[in-house]
Amino acid sequence: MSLQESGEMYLETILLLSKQKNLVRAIDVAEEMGYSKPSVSRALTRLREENLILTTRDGYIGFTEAGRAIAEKVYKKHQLLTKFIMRLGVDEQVAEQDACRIEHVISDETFDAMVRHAEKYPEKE
Amino acid sequence: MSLQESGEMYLETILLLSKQKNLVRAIDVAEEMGYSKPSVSRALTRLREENLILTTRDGYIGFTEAGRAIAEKVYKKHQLLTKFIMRLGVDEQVAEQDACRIEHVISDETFDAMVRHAEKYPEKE
DNA sequence: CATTGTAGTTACCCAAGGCTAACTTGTCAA
DNA sequence: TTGACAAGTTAGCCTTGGGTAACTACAATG
Repeated sequence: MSLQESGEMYLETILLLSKQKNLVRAIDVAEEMGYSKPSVSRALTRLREENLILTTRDGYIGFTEAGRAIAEKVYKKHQLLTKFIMRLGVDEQVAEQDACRIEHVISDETFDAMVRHAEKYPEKE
Repeated sequence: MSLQESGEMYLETILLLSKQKNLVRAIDVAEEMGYSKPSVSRALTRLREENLILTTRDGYIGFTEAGRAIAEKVYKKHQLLTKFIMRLGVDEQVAEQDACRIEHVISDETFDAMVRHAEKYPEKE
């Protein structure tokens, strides 16, 4: 069973929050994503069942190795896509939004090709 | 109620088939997309309710103006995205697949920026 | 020690969008 | 004229992924 877009978004959000807060709970995820607690609770249960996250008895969320790998890959896609789109002359906010949707559907091949392109034509600062 | 990815795919497929066959029926759509007849039937009902397509008594599918506009926009996105991705060095088949997913989530702003980019740096043939 | 607030879960609802089974309808050929 | 196939629809199932209401559990405060 391959991970859905929704699952990727949860993992990415957890990673994002863990960069800011160190300890991440379900409620933080709910606030960040604007979802209800039960929705987040169920989503986390699914991620736990797929061995992508762990939760401690006192409610803190951690990644498994597989989960962290996915979260970091999606996060990288997000960052590169945002930069890539902005370099086309698109406003940062719109670029972010598009990146956030494209990151879940782009293939590794295309993403890698974008990475190579970015290396070949580095940003003039 | 804004159109979902699924609805866009149906419209795009109908447009594609109408370029090949002149007269398009539900069964053609089902075969092209690999979906069952009932799934297609219901999807077409929804598109009819949203005034995006028309169907004649004898089962032929036609666009309304609004439906045609959407179909053509998605189709254009598909074509440009495919070329764009191929120019990054990606294989045609993979580029097609990615284009087909990205076309439904990319904003008009980013798409327009890609169009401008393509005009500025035309293909060396 | 009781109350209040916070976090999480359980139970249930809903829409979207696939599916199969089974029905209707119409055409065509034996 | 009947039988068979082809196209479409109806009914009902499943999963995903949102939602609310209401419960539990725990901690902190008056």
